[in-house]
Amino acid sequence: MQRTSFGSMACPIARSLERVGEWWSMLILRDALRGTTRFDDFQAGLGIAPNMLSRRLKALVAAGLLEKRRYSDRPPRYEYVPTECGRDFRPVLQTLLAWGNRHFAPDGPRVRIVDTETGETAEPIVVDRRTGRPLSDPVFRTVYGRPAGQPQDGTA
Amino acid sequence: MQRTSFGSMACPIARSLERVGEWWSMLILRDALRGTTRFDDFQAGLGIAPNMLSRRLKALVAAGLLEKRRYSDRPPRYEYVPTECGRDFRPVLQTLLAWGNRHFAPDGPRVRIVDTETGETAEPIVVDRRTGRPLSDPVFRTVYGRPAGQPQDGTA
DNA sequence: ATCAGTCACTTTCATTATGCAAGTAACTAA
DNA sequence: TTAGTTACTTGCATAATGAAAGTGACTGAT
Repeated sequence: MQRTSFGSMACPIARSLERVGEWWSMLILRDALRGTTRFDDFQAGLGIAPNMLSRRLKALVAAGLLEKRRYSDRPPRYEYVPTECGRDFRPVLQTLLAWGNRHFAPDGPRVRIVDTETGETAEPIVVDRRTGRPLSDPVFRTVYGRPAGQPQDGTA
Repeated sequence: MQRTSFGSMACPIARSLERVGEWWSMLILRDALRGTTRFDDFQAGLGIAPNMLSRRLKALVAAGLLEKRRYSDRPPRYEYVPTECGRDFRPVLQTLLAWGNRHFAPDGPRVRIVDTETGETAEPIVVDRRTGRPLSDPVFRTVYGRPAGQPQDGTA
């Protein structure tokens, strides 16, 4: 009666959720990517109980999203900084933010992504990097299995 | 000792997670957006216990992401189809898929988003719709508070 | 008419996870 | 000496998750 693990599923979405799918994890990551590094700052910013924060930070460190660094020896003090993997998570939070603003902010968004040069509010959409084509286009489909005739490793 | 609710937080990410942040919810949504509509098909595809599926479907319907429709009167049979809000969730799953492929698919991706016209594998990135600029650019920042001069409910 | 089969669930109950309150440890500064 | 800061851990109650089994409303074949 353990919680079902998504880690062994072939789907990359399931594997992602194995790392960040627990209650609080994404919000901790959100703050970490905003610049929060200290235990007490996470705690104050999130209103999370210290035991929960401790557990989640451990899990995020174990999953390779955060790195625990000692920034003081006497007294021993630690900080949590996003790894490259953790920083790569930003797009997920950006689309989640856009979705929340569109559907769950009846009085208009209270949080926005802004171009600090022009002051304009950005509207995040997902496109294909090469072609620039929006992935909302129905020509884009999710397919299962590797590209035919291409042995796994050195391939695209 | 209830689970902390994110629904009353101002952050749109938190509000989003209130709806889809539970174990299984996003995977159910993933299948629903792939075309799965029937209870037993969700169950078989996910390997989820029927009681959990029942709870999650109820929650997703209550959150406005799925619509429960009777497709047969005798016997009474139901199907679950994504609402507009549910369909708008696709970009989140696309970025989550891309992140999973980048970091948790050591032998290369087993699931890809493909342009069915060219057969090319898409590489999802998030850009600003108007300017086309990648939101990974550091000029984009998350800011709190509404745009100046637009009072909606008195809060600044 | 009986029986197997399908579909969409619900009920029961054990195991996990979550969360509040409180406590601990190692310091620094007054 | 006392208070304050930082970074946690422990204890324990409540809530969520999950496997197994059961229910209800049918259809279709013998």
